[in-house]
Amino acid sequence: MRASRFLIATQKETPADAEVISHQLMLRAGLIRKLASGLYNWLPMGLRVLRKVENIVREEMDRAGAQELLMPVVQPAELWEESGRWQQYGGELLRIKDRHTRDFCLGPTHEEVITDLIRNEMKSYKQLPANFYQIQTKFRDERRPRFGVMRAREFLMKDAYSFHIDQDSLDETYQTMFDTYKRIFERIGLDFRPVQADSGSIGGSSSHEFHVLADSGEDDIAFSTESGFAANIELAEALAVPAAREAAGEPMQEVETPAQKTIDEVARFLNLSPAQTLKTLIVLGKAENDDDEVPLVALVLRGDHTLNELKAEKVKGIAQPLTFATEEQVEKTIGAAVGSIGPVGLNIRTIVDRSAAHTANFACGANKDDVHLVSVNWDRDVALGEVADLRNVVEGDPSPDGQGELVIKRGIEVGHIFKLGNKYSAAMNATVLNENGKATIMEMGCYGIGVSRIVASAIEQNHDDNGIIWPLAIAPFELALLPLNMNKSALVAEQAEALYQQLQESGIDVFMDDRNERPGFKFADMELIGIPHRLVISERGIKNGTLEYKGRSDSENQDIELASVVDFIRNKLGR
RNA sequence: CGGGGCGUAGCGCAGCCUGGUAGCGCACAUGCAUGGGGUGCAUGUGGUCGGAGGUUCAAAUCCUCUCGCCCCGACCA
Repeated sequence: MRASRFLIATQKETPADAEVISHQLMLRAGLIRKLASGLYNWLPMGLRVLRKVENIVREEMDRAGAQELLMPVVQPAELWEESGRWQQYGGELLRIKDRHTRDFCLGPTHEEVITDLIRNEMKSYKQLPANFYQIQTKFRDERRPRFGVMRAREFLMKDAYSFHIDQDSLDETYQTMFDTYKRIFERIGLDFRPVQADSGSIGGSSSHEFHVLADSGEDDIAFSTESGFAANIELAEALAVPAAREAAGEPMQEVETPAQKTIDEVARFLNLSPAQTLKTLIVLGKAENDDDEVPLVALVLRGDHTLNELKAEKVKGIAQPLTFATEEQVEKTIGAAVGSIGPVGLNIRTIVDRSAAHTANFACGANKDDVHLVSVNWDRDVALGEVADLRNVVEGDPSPDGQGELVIKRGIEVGHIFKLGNKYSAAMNATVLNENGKATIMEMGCYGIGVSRIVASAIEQNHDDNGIIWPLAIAPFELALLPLNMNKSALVAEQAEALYQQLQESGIDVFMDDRNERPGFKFADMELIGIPHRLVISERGIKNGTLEYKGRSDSENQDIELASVVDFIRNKLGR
C-alpha cells in the first residue's frame, strides 16, 4: 500500500475525552473515530488490525473443528421470552419495535438464536458433538461506555456454541476450546492468563476467563505465588485468616463511642487495628411467601475486609441482587443505627465470614447507639452460628489450593468460556434422539472472544512515548518503507519503486510512505501507527549500496546491503 | 440511574465573572525557501459559539429549559 493513496488520519494532539492510553493512541494513530458514545467508526488503518485479529481467531476455530455461520443482529423477542431472559436481562438489552410494533432486540449474545436454529436442524445424537461460531457485531447498551472500543456499546465478538449428547462430550469440547484460546492469544502476542471465573448472567456451571494483564484493566485477578492457581477476585475462595483462633483474653466490656461510625473511626478511637474489629452489614433476605415481610440478614466481616457481593448473593435465603437494608429498616428491626451494629445479642439471622469467625478479642457494635463492645469472643460471649466465605481475597491471603500466597493484578477480559449445561436447551426444548430413540436434551457450551477489545488491549500492553508497538501478527502493515526526499531524488524514487515491487512480490505486507513530507514527519507518523519494521531509503545510502533498517522498539539503526534486503526482512518476519 | 464536569473551526484551547467587531496554536490550501526526527516565512480557507426560549438597544457572555459528551459510582467480550 502507498501512503499517498491511503487515509492516514494521525493527529498530533490527544483528544480531551480519551482516558486510557489505548484509546488515546487509537485516536491519534487514526485507527478509529467516535460516532457517538460507545459507537466507533473503524478507519482503514484500524480495520486492518481488526481483520488480522479476526483471521487468527477464525483460523484457530476452524482448526479446532468449529463451523462458522452468521446470525442476525436483530432478534425476535419470542425467543428471549422462551428462555426467560426478556424479563431477566437488564438495561443492556436494547429492545426495539418494528413497524408492526412487534418486539425485537439487538443481540447482546446469541444463545437463544443458536439454540432455536440447532433444535430445528439437529435430530440425532449421531450429529453430535458440534460447535458453531460466528464473528459478528454485538450490541450491549452499557450503562457507561468508556475507554474507546474497550467497553463500547457496539463491538465485534467471536461467539461459539457447542452441542453435546452428554456431559463428558461437553467437557471434552470445553477443554479443546480452552486450549484453542491459549493458542489464539499466544499467536496474537498477548501477555494473558486463563482464570477461574463466575458464569454471570449467561448462566451455567464451569467457567474460565482469559485476561490480558494491564493496569488499566477493570477486573482484579488473584494469582498464587507458588502454583498455577488464578481466579477472578469475584470468585476466588477466601480461606480463614488466621488459620486458628487465639484464646480469649479479658472479659467483654462496653465502651462509649460517641459519633464513631465507620470502622476507621472506631478502630482509631479504641486504638485498635481495623483487623481487630468486626463489621456487621445488614442486607435483605428472601421472604418465604410473597406476602411476608422481607427479613433482614446480618453479614459479619473483619473490619479490614470487604464484602464480596457475588458470594453473599449465593448464600441461600439472601435476596438477589444483593440489596443493603435502608437505615430505617435497620433501626426499626435492630433498634440501633448502622454504625453501632454487632453480632452480640443480634435478633436476626447472622452469617459470619470465615476469617471473622477466627478473630478473637475483637471489637464490634453493641446494638446500642454510640456504644461498642471490646474483648468480644465467639462461643464465650456470643454463639458462632453460620459461617461462610463472604469476603474478597486480599494480597497475602493463602492460595485456596494450599500452595503459596495470593497476589492481585489488574486484567482486561478478552475471552470467556462457559459450560452452559442444559440451561438454554431445557428452557427451549432443544433435543435430539439418543441411541435408544428417546428425545434427550442437549448439553451446551459457549465460548466468547472480544475481537475489538483485543485490539485495544494489545495497545495497552505494547506502546511507548512515540506510539503503538504492534505485535507482528496483528500490525496493520509489517514493514514501513520510507524513501527520503523521493520527490527531489530520481535515484531514491527509482530505488524505492523497485524495492516496493520486490517486497510486495515476496508477500510482505509493506506500506510505502511516498508522501512529499520531511523525514522527521514520516518517522513520527510511522512510529505512532506502530509498524513493527522500518526501512529507510536515502540518496546517501544508495551511494553506499545500503539501506537503513530499524525495528519499532530498537534503539539503533542498522545498515543493510541493498542486494540482501529482501532476505533480511523475510528473516525478520520469520518467513 | 445517582454524583461531578464540559460543549466556541477537523484537533487542543482562550474569550464568559464585568454583555458591544469571535480569537490563538495545530491541521488544511497556495507560494517561496528547506530537505535525516512533527522545518521556516508569507498569504489564505474554515464558526448559525450544542439547541430552543427569555432578558436587553445589543447575548458566546446573563436567566430558564433541553440535548450531547466525559469522569466517579457494583451484573460485562
